Amino acid sequence: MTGWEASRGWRPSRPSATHSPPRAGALTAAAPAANFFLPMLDLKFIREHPEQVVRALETRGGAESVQRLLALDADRRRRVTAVEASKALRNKVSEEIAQAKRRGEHPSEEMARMRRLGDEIKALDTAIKGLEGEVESLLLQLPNLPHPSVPVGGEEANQEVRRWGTPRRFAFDPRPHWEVGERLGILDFERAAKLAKSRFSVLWGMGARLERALSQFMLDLHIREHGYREVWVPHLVNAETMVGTGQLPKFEEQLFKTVEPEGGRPLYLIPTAEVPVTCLHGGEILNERELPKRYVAFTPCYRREAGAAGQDTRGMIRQHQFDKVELVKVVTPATSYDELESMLTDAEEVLKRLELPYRVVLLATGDTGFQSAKTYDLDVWLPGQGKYREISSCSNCESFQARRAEIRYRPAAGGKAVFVHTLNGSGLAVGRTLIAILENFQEADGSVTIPQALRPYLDGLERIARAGS
RNA sequence: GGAGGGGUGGCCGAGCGGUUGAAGGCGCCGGUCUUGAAAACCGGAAUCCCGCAAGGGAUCGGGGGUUCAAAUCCCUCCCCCUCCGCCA
Repeated sequence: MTGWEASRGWRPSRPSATHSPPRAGALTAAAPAANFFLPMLDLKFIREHPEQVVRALETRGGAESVQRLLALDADRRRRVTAVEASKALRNKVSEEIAQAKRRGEHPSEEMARMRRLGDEIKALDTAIKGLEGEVESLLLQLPNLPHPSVPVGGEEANQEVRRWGTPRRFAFDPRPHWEVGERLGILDFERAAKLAKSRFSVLWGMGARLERALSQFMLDLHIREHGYREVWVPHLVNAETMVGTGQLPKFEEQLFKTVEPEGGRPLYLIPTAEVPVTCLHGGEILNERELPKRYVAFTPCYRREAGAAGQDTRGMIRQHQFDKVELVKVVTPATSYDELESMLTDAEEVLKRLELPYRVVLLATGDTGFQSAKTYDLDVWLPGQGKYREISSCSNCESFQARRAEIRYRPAAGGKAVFVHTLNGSGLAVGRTLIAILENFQEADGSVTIPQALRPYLDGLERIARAGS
């Protein structure tokens, strides 16, 4: 119990639910959801197809807890049946007592019996509540089930989908971005470490302007040409919000957390705008006519990078703080995979306009993030490193986050509310885009050419050179 | 920080401790009327859990308590709002 289950704010007290319609041959069946608590996978589905779930989770982790989950659930249901029989009796007798009293009688024997029964009920309810808590916490730790089109296996099973652009041929040895940036006087890691610690950076002059120009360029592209609506959101959010998108309870060690005096509820710095933007509609029932919703948000992202010690220690690749333009979609289940493809295209367009070579990779089950059913990574070419590096990740989370955050819609035809599907993708990570520009557009003299598409955002400037930057 | 007010169904909003799962309005779905639509009128619909089913249970911000019985009484926590003070 970490405290986030104490109060569920915007969440209905007893989350209701319906599930997403079945997708052909997929793992999510058309069974009604069994979520008397926050679900992530549909408990009823797990109960009815345990072997299928175990198989699906084998390369994703969590398969081991399925049996324990089912045992707890069976126990829970046994006790619920028992306690409900007692409650039915109590309700019946209470009604009889009420009638007797109206007749002027005082059925003290029944009243005493019901008092004893009430104690038994209380004990059983307590036990049930304990079991529910255990089931819930196990359920919250299970990752999403992969989509059937996702290759099974670890990182080595990832599939390259396509490449765009040809890595430039250099007449000299291309330098890594930290050298390019430091020589230009626009990147400063030493001072960042002085101010904070390692894995932070300071951008001077044209570096800072480039970061801002890139952000603006990306936002404008998505707003003006791709139909996204811009949102500005809190960078500190409460625990419920983090649970909603799946960061909590499992990945708390990756988050920066505030300490509030006198047991106040802590807030968490967002690791991505996906968190607040997706949860914008937490606890709401949307109208199908409002869907799909397409949002774009620019925010800084804060990550502890626990467990990444020694990786990418130089440069700006892996930072505790970085800017990102994030795309989020809230859609109906029927359209979510089409929306994933178009989101990917929207992200790719940023790289194309910036003339940065990249490849698209479909992640295998073991490499796909916790919340996601299917993820494409966009890897940009970094000549300074001689390899492709992740610059965007586009995921369809299906109903995983919708269940946790209680985001549903009412079908246009009327009827029960149904969980939406949520998607998110970087469009793009701004810091890494800046890196890519420094490395791909560096010249022999140490200057950096500015891609055409960006020049309008930099007063038409064509290159960044050392002087006075 | 000080002082008050409030959290009820998709939304707004009523609700003497027992026949209230919850009035009324809006919105929604179906129908009548209409060339069509609107208006008007009629009708329908909360959610989750257990159960093969019949049926039963639970839910009025969260948790606890009083009671034979709680949306209604008590305690506690969370959140929102208003006024004053401070302030980017």
